[in-house]
Amino acid sequence: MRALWQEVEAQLAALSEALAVESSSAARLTLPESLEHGDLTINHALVWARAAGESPRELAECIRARLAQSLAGVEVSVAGPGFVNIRLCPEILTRLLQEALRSPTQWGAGAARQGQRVVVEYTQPNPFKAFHIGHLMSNTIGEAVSRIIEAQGAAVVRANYQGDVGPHVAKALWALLAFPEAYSVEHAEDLGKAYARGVRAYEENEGARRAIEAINVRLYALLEGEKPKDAREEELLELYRKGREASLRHFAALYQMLDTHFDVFFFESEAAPVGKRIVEEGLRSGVFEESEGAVVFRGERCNPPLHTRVFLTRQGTPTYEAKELGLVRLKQDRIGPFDENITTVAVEQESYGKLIACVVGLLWPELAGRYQFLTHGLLQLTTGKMSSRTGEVITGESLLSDLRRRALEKMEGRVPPERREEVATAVAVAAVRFAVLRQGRGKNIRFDPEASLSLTGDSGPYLQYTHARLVSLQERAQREGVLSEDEAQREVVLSDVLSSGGWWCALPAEAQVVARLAIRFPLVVDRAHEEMEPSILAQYLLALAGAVNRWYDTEPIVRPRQEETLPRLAVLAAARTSLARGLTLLGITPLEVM
RNA sequence: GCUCCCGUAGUUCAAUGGAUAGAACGCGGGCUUGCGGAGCCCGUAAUCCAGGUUCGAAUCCUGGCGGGAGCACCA
Repeated sequence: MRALWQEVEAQLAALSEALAVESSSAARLTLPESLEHGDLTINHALVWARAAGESPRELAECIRARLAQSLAGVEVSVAGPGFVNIRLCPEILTRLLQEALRSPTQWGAGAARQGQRVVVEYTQPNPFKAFHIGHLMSNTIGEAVSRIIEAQGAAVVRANYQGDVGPHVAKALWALLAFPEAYSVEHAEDLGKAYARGVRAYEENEGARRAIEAINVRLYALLEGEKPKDAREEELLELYRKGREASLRHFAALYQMLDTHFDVFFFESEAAPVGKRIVEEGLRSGVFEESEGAVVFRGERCNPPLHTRVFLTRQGTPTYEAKELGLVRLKQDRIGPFDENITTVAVEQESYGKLIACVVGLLWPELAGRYQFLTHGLLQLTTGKMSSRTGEVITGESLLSDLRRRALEKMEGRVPPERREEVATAVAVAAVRFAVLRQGRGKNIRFDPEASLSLTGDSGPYLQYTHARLVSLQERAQREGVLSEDEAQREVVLSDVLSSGGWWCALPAEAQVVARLAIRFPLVVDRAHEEMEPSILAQYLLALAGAVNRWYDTEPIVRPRQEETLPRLAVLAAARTSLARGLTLLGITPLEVM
């Protein structure tokens, strides 16, 4: 499909030269939403008409004639005000379906990033705070983006950066010290509560505020290797270590559930001293300057101008900004040279990200333009913004366990008992991930806890269910002896059937739609990558699944006669491959039973 | 106050300047001798307002109105 796409583009480029019209980004080769408009569509005649001094229809006819002559296996027609539509003929559809059947694990893989090394940083939960649904969202987007980039041939280094030092930690530690009987430092849940209590005390109580600030400053010093001054400081350090461990254990369990993993972990505690040094050096070289006792970066030096931000506080502690610079160096040291860095952040940190990217470009010219921040929308509850500061959070864990419970209820009698837990987890994760990925990346998500628990409609579980149905059909065909049990042989048989000719016309219209959508997959993968937009893939999968289910409910797919069944199974296998690969790229497990 | 983002069926979301604005949830009606009803079919219902650019605007521009975010020692 990519080859055809490139061929059409080359023809259009040649044509634009022949007609002496400027190439314009408005003139586009696209996948039409409705298959009535063909498999590929071209709007160039409409865009070029004015410059070429011809009517759109005439120009379209000219494009049609050229493409019809140079492309094999397609029908080209002019439609509407001047669109040129390309419709694939059975022989070319056959070839494309065979491609999907022959290398299902490579189906859709591209080469846009061949040989590149890309760092993707995402999730970023903070020890001593809850892993809330915002982290679930970051993980979902980061994991999908990582997989989409990998599918273009890059080696992706997954990075996670966690805030294990700073005022939030001091607040939690203060509460743990002040109310030792109320919280267990071994339990992640208690740590989140201790943090919320510390926040309240910090705001309401002058003494607590000073105590928390003191803890913060001392903790930085202790973590940089200073010896504890007394027994109280030893206790502080001990509590810190235990709490940090407990949080990280808790996060690791969640990652396993989410089918996500990280190649490198970075911590603010290690980035802080490095960042502080970088800022101090930068102060001498004139990148930073002093202002009101703090060390700041003047945002007006960036293009476009940005807000000035503090990098070192009056007390000399590094802010998040300084730590981020330390992180850049740690990445270079530990990961080695990379072609690009993509850090996912919520939109509320967009201007922060721009400032960091600007400073990084000044400090490390070789990274200019290659250290990027990818923003995603904010997760908002119907009642307003969610905040772990006030304790108003839905934790990732509680949401997933609620979803798991619902999934288990629906599985009665279908899934072997020993697989239910595993399947329920995959369904719960799919529900969350798809809810995030189906909409545009930059847009805020209105999170309705009640609705989010639903497993029906345009959802991850719906796609998994569709996939499971297809697998089940294939198994049935095997049980009835229509299809071989052996995977390799199966692929050869199905592929051969397509070569026999005449199979296409015997298919019902519903199956033809499925086939046409299935072979689009590689182009959809490309576009999702170019725009860093997983939702393009998500929307495509919904359309494909809809077509599959419509076919499924229209006529029997597995039939008594082998010569009727095999072509149907070939289309089905291609659809299943597209669905499975697409789900995998989104970080969702394609299930065989559910 | 300044900067940025967003206003599409009752609700949550799609739509690459292009063809009849597409789904899902909800609501109403239907689908048994069929491969998994977490499904399918039919119906219901929308581009915030006013100008402008364009052969063509939900999309671009200007001005309103409404919502959200950011703007110095938090992360």
